[in-house]
Amino acid sequence: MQSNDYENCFQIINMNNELDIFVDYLKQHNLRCTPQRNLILKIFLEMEGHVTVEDLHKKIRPEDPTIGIATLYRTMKLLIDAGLVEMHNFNDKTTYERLYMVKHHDHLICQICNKTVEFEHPLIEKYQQEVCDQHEFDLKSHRMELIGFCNECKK
Amino acid sequence: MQSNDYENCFQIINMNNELDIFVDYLKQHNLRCTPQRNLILKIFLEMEGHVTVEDLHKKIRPEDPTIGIATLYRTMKLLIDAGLVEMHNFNDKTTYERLYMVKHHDHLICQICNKTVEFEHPLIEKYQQEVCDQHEFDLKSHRMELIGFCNECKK
DNA sequence: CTGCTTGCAAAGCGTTTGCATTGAT
DNA sequence: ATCAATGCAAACGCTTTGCAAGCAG
Repeated sequence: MQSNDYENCFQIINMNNELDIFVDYLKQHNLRCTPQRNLILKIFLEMEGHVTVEDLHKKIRPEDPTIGIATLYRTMKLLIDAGLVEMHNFNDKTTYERLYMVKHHDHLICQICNKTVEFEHPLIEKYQQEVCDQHEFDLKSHRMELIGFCNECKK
Repeated sequence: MQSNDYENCFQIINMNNELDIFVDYLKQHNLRCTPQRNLILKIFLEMEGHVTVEDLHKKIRPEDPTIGIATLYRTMKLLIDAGLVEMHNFNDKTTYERLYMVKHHDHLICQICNKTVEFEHPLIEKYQQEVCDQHEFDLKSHRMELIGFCNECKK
């Protein structure tokens, strides 16, 4: 089965989790594996949904109060480059979202309370590809946000 | 015919173009119709696609060098509230796009040259509505961006 | 050792705000 | 004569950068 081959491949080169991928990415680019970088990834993975640098900073402070904001920004950029994290600009603040081994999804966003619901719809994806083909675009990723009032706020 | 009624309605209350709508919006909200506001709208309508405040400022300077950035931001906000303009946050800079009497569309964005192509796909819109119904969301608007390499850059 | 990484502080940047003045109604 | 709107400059908040000191390899 194809999915088995895929899993085996990951096991052989020991790339079956985010930390391994990150360490590998760092090696490939002659970057250093530091305790700060590892801690940031560890804490980030413990958080869910859309994480701001501020959130991350608060959550990391107890474990290492010396980590500076700049390091957070720099490390999040590395995680994006490593393909592990996706950046969003829904509102004023940038948020980061876990990407690896997580199904791709889109977002429903409530205009009033900012609640976000994640969803996916295979047919929408199919038509997206169709549009790209028409325009000779190589589709790399997409972002879809449906904006409105959630069932609480529309009352 | 319904579309005729619609057009007549616009003609009667003199709301058949953006300036009329803006003037009306201002009146309804006890705001003042100033030469700056009119000029900003006029220049904005002469521009195409996604306009930044910086673009607007450059284009306006020859006609009125005294207009300040703050007034541009303040006026663009009014135009959004009046339903004439839509704001985007694709990249770092905010862009503004004409909304009124323009068909809704989504965007193909080239990751390399930042070129954007506009498109629309009725079936995608249909499935969006379906997703919202499932989640009991009142859909007000949406934003879809397909990100990849355009036919030039993928070479 | 080498030179990447860090934390700090300062700078950068787009955007917003306070305020005295101007101007539309 | 009002009171909103303007232009300016300063403030703002998030993000980036320069730098000397610190560390991974």
